[in-house]
Amino acid sequence: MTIKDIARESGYGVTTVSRVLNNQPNVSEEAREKILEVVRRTGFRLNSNAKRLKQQTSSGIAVVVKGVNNMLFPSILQRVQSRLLDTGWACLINYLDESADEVEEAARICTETHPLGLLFLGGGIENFRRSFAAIPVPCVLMTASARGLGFDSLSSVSTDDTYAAECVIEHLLDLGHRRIAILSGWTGDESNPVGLRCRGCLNALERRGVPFDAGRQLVTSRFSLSDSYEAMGRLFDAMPDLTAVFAAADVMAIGAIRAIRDRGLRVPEDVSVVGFDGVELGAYLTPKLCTVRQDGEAIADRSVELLLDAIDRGTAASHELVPFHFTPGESVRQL
Amino acid sequence: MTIKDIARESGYGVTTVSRVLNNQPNVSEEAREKILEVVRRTGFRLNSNAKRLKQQTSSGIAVVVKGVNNMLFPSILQRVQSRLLDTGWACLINYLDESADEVEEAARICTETHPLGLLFLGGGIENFRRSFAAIPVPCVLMTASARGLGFDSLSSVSTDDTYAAECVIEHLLDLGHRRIAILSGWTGDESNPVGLRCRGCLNALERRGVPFDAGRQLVTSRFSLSDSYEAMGRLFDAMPDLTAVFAAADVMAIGAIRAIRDRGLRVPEDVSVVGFDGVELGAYLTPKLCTVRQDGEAIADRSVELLLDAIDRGTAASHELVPFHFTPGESVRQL
DNA sequence: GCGGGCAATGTCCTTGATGGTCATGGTTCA
DNA sequence: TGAACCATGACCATCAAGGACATTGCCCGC
Repeated sequence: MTIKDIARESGYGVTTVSRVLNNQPNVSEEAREKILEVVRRTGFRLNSNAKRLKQQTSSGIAVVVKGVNNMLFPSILQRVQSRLLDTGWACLINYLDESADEVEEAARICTETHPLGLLFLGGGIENFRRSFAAIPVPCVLMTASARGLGFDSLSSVSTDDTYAAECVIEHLLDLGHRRIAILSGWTGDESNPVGLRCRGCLNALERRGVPFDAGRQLVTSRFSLSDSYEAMGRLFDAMPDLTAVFAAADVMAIGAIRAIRDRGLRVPEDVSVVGFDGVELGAYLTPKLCTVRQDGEAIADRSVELLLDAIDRGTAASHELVPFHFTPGESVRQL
Repeated sequence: MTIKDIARESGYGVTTVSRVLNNQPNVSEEAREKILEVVRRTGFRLNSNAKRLKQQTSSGIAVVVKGVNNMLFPSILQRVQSRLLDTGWACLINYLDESADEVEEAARICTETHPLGLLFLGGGIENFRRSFAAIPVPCVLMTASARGLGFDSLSSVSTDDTYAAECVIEHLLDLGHRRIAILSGWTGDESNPVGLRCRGCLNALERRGVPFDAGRQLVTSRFSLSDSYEAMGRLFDAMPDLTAVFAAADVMAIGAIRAIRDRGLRVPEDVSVVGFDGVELGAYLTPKLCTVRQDGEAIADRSVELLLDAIDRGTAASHELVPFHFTPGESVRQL
């Protein structure tokens, strides 16, 4: 079933059929209707491969997601998808595990599909640098900043992680906490948002002159309930008298709260907990989670806009911050 | 940059380059290496549109996900993705909101990309019937049964929702509960897993001779925290003396628990709550959630296997159930 | 009545890769 | 020595669509 069959069936030439199917002018109403009737009757669709070959375009946008456990991601993905649907482009989502070596393979497949642009969600620049840098299309890093990293086709849209974390720590200090532990993702790379959050914490502590022993008070964990549960245990071992914990993600905060309770302690009476991300779930927990709400929708929207601008008009890469919202919650108390 | 450029650059003919890039025999090691060197140096990739046009193949598997809030989905998606990566096919995920009219548009785009097969996640048959039935490729419905619905290219892999719900209600009855409320998704369609869960509840109650007034004791809610919070409120209004709630999804159970607490009641002392899905999160909540654990990994694995079998070997559609696991938890108490 | 203008439509070529056919020159084996 | 085989390339058709350009026919004004 090709456009020729439709042409023969309707009694017109392929050009006219092509014009009708692409909503181009210079087709009589009569021809348009007759052709559309045949198309409807046969359920015909243009062959996308041929179409794209001829038009030298490609299959759409690819989204690379790293980390299944981040509870902020589903809503961001849905929003991205929704925005991209309006463009009529396909959206190739690659949903990879945080730890997976699948990135290479995903990059290979991604390359073969010739996407028009790439969106990265999860992790910092390392995804990009690792395998996708060779794909010469505009990219946007979501929820992480790529400022000053020297990739000129890479934009980013993120929360001001450093400043937000500073606010959190200031808040804890204002409430009288001094023995604060940090449950962070990996901190080595400050292009990683979690690294930045960690940086923000240290900044605030230093500014206020509160001593901090990274060896005891800082533990790294992956984005998972079980990992952060373990990590919280290690924090307790190293620092049994802590009064507050900053978790670099809500999912970590939830894991930490379970660990605190399993040691027979209460939140927030014995230990205060602050998360980061502001997932809807936090407000449904008991106690309601004190957290920093990232505006996932705004991040999704701006990322798609930046990407489309870069694709359509070759706009240069830029790095944007979207406002965050500190959400006080019952999981923190005054000392 | 086309295959011709590579041929010119490497000093061989187009045919040989094509053979090398497609791992075909009858190429000398010398030619292979020389050509691969040029390919690496230039970063050349075959034009996938031209290739697929010629070979009349398509772009991969499309996954249609309906419902962002189901906490079981991310891990299933990741697993599906991981399995499909092994095949080397792309995986086009369409992440749609539960309520969205985006389905039509997604179906249109999906049709244009000529997928080799379709996976559906979320909702029952209605997704499929609505827009995708016209796409003549093998399909698998995940986490919902399509048995006996008369679509012969549609397989399904799911939990025995009816039976699992019966077990839950039996459990509640055994503990002495009699005034049990049901917080369900929409119940009209018994091809919808949530409809089946509801059916199972009613079966068990009827079998044990416990009276049930659907008008008062059954409330429908969408898969969201806020909706189930509201719905739980309505249940209380209609039946203030309920002692147990069966929520048709963990996310609903969490919304319900918040509603219960906001009325000044305790879980499980005043109201017992059972969920469904068995998301990892449940075990980190306080109280730990009593639920039915669906084996998302098994569902993902079998679904992909069924789909690939159908694509590769034309295997007929089948409908499989994967074992579930009833997880007692602290959110239920003996009366 | 004739040429200009224009809308509707068709012809032919191009897109990048693949595969088949055939020819060539070289090597190996019986 | 001849047959079989291999590596290779030139050439062409093919895939399904789109675009440049040509053609047709009609209307209008002078």
